[in-house]
Amino acid sequence: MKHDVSPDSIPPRGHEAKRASIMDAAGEVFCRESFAGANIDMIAAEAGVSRQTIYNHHGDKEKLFVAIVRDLTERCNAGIFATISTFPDQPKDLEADLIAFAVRMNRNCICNRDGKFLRKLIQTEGERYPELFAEWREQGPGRTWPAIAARFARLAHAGFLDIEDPDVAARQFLALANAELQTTFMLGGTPTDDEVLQSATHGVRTFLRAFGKRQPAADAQKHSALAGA
Amino acid sequence: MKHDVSPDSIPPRGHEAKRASIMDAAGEVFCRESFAGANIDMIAAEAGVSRQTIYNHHGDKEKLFVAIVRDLTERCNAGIFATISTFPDQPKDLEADLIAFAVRMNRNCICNRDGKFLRKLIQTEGERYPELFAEWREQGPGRTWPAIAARFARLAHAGFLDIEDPDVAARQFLALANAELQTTFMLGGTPTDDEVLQSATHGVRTFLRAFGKRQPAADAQKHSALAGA
DNA sequence: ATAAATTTAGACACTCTTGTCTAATCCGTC
DNA sequence: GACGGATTAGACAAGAGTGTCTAAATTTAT
Repeated sequence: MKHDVSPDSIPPRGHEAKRASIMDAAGEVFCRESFAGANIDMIAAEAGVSRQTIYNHHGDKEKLFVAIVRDLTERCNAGIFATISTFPDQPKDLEADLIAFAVRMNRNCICNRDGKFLRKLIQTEGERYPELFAEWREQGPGRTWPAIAARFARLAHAGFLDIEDPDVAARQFLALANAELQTTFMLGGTPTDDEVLQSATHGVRTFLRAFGKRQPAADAQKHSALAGA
Repeated sequence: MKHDVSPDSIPPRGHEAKRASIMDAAGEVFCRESFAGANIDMIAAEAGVSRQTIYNHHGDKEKLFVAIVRDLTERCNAGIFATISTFPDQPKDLEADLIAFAVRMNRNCICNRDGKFLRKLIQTEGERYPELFAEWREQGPGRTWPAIAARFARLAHAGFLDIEDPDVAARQFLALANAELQTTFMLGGTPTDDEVLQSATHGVRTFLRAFGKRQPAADAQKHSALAGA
């Protein structure tokens, strides 16, 4: 606290490294074993840290769990909004651009470590922590769905799509993009890049059959006969 | 074993009642608390049975769990095949008939007690019992998806739909029908009848915009302007 | 009624886990 | 090289859960 630029309350650097390592390990273990099945020694071992250090940092098992979920929610939301910002507002090739967007969404937000962990924790412990997951619901789906819907509304307004209800279309877009990954998600697996691309391609083609303009600008008819594997 | 019609190995009637009551309670508790979080006393209390009786019937906690999952898998599969048999092969009103089918599928197989429990157990414990859930995968999705796809293929062949890949179309059909229920499912909730109907209606409309014949028989154009809430 | 089977409550040993405590040790800074 | 905060290993008490056992009570069929 002497002539250090950083004011106070900043412990040494190793401290933060431990904290991060605990968060990593705890996410992994809670996700794999569920809250009740996880034990602190397992987390400590996986984090390469002593049990006492975990108690020093987080107080008790439940507080640790809540911290993990908050952390994952924040990181996932950030990823989703970052990905939404890459939405093709002025598509060159509508089908290709939407497929690429769907793939980005899947790879960076839904199939990655954080997305997988958060999804599993919500599914497994959601009913036990109603207010924690109500928070997630507001911050997550409550903000991301409208943001995606707004992008589709803009695309429709610009004449690229024929959409009545952008909220419904947004939900259907992602449902279609993930249609072939459901079983893998159920069992906690991670789909391969190829599976993600397949599902997104089929999903976007169907989406455009439903919502694409019949004669949009110039090159919208060319896809109609592609049915390759 | 004297002049009883049923040969042997059939214990008194109360026995089966206890067994059913244990299965019910165990499903409920395992689903609510996860395998590690459930305890035998809880199940015994909820079943109105003594702890020892559970051990008499099932041996130990893990065997009980496996029995529950097998039982749920069987019952859910039966329900799904029963519902598939109501698929509209000769639709009078294609949109209405497909919506009704989607609603039946949801209410009788996905949102009901067994469907909800099985889904949660698979999500929560799937990774811990690979061979048990591999079994589910073969018996469940492995047999139901092709069955649904076959029905769509038939519908397409009869000229009602314009489908290239029936397997993809079948998956997309259910993905669309459930598109608006995902968040509720995530948190373990049960959607209301109205939510199910809404989601199915929007989903089927989009499905038909993508795969409906442009001029099928007589009355396919009439739906295009319906955008009710 | 009576005999066989089943269920029950309770006690029990055993194991595992949580959360605390202590004394030793590490590590970066002065 | 000494200081101070953080970390560590290990012991520890308290509590909870599993699976077993026993003797009594209850049910079911004869």
